[in-house]
Amino acid sequence: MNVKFNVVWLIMKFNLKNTKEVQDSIAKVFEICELNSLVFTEIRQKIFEIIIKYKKPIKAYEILDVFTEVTGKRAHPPTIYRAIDFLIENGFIHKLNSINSYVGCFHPKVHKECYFLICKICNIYQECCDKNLTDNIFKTANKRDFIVSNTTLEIEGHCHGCIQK
Amino acid sequence: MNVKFNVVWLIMKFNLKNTKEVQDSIAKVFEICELNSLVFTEIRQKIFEIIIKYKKPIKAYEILDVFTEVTGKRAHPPTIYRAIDFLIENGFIHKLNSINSYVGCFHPKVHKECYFLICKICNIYQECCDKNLTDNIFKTANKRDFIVSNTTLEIEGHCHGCIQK
DNA sequence: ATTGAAATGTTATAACATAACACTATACTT
DNA sequence: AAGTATAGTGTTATGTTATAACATTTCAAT
Repeated sequence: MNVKFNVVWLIMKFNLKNTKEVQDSIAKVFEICELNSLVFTEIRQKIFEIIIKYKKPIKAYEILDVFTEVTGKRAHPPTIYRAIDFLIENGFIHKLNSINSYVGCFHPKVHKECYFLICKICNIYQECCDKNLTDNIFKTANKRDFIVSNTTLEIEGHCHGCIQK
Repeated sequence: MNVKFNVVWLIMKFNLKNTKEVQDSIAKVFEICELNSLVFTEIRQKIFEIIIKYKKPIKAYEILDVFTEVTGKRAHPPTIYRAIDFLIENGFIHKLNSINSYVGCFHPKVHKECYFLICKICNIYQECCDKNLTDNIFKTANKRDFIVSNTTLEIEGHCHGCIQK
C-alpha cells in the first residue's frame, strides 16, 4: 500500500479534513515552536494533526485509537495526555470540558480566550471568539473584584446546517 | 448524642454553611417542587442540602461520603448521580464542568444562564449571572446562525479575599 | 386489590485521567 | 569525547468520574 493511498484511506476512515485552514494552522504551530524553542516532537505533531484534522471534538481515547492505527505503534494513555498537556499549555488545542473532548485551535497564540459553539445534533463545533464578549466577561468578573486567569465558555445548541433539516 | 449536637458536629466536620441565603434557597426549592408536582424525596432533599450548604464546589464522591456519614446508610454512586440529574434538570444545582464539581443555585428557576467565578486559591465560588452578558453570548451565537440551548461559562482566577493576602 | 410508573438498591463496569518509575534522547558543559 | 542534566517517552498500575443493567420497592391512580 503506497503512502498516498494510505493517507487517503486514513482520512476517509477517520473522517478527517485537510483544508487550507488546517494546513495554515499546522504551519503556524511549527513556526511558533521554532520561534519559542518548543520541542515539537513527532508524537506531538502527530497528535496535534489528528486533533486539528478531526471534524468533531475528539476524545482522548479516540485520539489513542487513531494514533495507534496511524503510527502502527501501540500507545498508552499517558502518551496521549502528555501531548495534550503540551498542546493545551501552548494554546494549540483547547479542551471542551462539557464534553471531555479536545479541539484544534485555528489561530494559535492570537489570544487566550476562545469560545465554542457545539451542535448537539451533528457534534461539529465552531470557534466563536469575540473581543467584545471577552471584554464583557472581564468586566463582569472585575465588578466583583475578581482577577480572571482563564475562561471556559461552551455554548451548546443547534447549528445552521442542522436547523435547516 | 442529641440531634442538635450532631448537626453542629456535622456542620463543623464538613465545613458547611447555613446562612439565610441557604435557607431561602431550600425553601424556594420546596415551593417550586410543590407547584410543579416534582417529587422531592428525602434522598434528593438531603443531597441538595449537602450541595447548597457546602462552601465549595463539591465532587460527586464527596457528596457520597457526606451523604453516607450524615444518613448512616451506605450509598452507591448511582444514588448520588440520580439525585444530581434531578437537581440539575430542574435548575436547583449546577455542574462546573471545568472541575467536575457541583454547586447549589441561589435563585432556582429565575433564569437558566448562570455563570461562575471560581477562585483557584481558596476554591470558593460565586455566581455572577448578568443579563447583559447573556444577551452578548446569545448575540455572538446568533450572528453565526446558531440557536443556543445551554451555556457553560466558568471563570477561573483569584477572588477579592485571596488577592488581599 | 391491581397495576403502572417512578424511585431506589445493588453489582458491575465503562470512560476519563494520572502517579510512579524506568529508560532514552538530546544538548550543554568542561 | 565523556559526563551530566533535563526533557521526553515507555510501561504498569491505579485513581477518579460516571453509567448500564436489572432487581426491588414505593406509591398514587384506577
